[in-house]
Amino acid sequence: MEGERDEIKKGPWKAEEDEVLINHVNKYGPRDWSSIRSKGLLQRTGKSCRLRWVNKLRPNLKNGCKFSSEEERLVIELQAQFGNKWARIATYLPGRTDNDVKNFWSSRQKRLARILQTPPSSSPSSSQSHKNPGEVPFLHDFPTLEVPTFSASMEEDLSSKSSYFDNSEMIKLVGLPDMVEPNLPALETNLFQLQFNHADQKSPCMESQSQFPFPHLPQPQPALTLSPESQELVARLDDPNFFDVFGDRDVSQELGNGAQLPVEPTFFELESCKSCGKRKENPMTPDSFFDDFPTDMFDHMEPLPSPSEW
DNA sequence: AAGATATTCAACCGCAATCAA
DNA sequence: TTTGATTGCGGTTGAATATCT
Repeated sequence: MEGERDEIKKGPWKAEEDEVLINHVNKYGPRDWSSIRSKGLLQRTGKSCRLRWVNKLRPNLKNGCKFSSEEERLVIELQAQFGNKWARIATYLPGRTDNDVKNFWSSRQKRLARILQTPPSSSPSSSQSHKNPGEVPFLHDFPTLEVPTFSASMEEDLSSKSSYFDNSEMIKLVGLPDMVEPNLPALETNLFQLQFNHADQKSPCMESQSQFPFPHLPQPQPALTLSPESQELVARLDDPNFFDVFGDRDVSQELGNGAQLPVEPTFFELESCKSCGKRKENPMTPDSFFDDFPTDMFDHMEPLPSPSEW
C-alpha cells in the first residue's frame, strides 16, 4: 500500500497545479517533466505535465478558438500528404497542437461519416426529416468488400485511418459498390482540392481571407489519383443532382444553415480569433465544406440511378 | 422543459524513439 | 552494447456542452 503522497493524480487540472507547472517551466524550461513529481511539486506524471504544458499552458496557443477556414484547408491538404502525422501537421499551424489537429480531424470524420450514412430504415423515429419517404436508399445494402489494393499514398492514408473506419464502414461511407478505391478521406481531399483550385482561379475572396501567413505547402502528391468511378463522382459535384447520394434525408438540415455552393469560395467565412471563447456564437463558420451547401440545394434533387448503374 | 443525440475537447494509454549511464 | 528513464506521438475515451426533437 502506497501512501497518498505516492499516488498519481489524474483527471482535470486545477489552476493551482497549472501554476506550479508554469513556475517549473519558467525556472527550468519545458523539460525534466518527471522531476516535477520527484520533487514533490505535483502528483502528476511527467507525461501528464508535459501534455498539459504542450496542449494548454504553452504560450501563443489558440485555445478555444475554432479552426479557421484556412486552417481547415491546411489540415486537409497536409493530412492528405502526410497521413495522420498530427504533430507534423501542427507545425504548419501556429498556435495549434497535435491534439487540436487530431480532435479537429476526428470530429470532422465523424461528422462526414454521419452525413454520408444513410439513415437506417428501421428507425422511423429518427431525428432526420424525410422529404421523400421511401426513396432510394443509397448507402446501405452494399456488400462489405475487402479493401482492394491502393496506390502507395492511398494505402497509407487508409491504414492510418483504421481507427476511424473499418473496411466495411469505409465502403458504406463511400457508397460505391464497385469503386476500386473506396477511400473516403482521399476522395474528400480531392473534392477539397478541386474546390480550392477552383476558388484560387476564380475568386478573389479566398485571397482576402488569407489574412495571416501560412507556410507554403509542399505540392500535394499526384499519387492521389482517383479511380474512374471516383473521378466521375468528383465530376458530379457540379451536377445539381449530385447530392441525391444522400438519399431521402433532409440533408440540408444536417449541413447547417447559411451554406453556399462549394464552388463559391465565399462559403468560407474567416472567423476572427480575437475573441476566442465565443466560437459557438458564430454558426456561420463552417467546419467543413459540407456545412456550406445551401440549405435548399437538396430540395429539388432527383434521385440518381441505382449505384449499380454507375 | 426534458430527454436524446451529437459534438467538442482534455486527458489518458500504449508504443516507439531517443537519451544517458 | 545494454538497459532503464524520458520524451514524443497517435489512438482512444469519457465528461461536459450544445443541439435537436
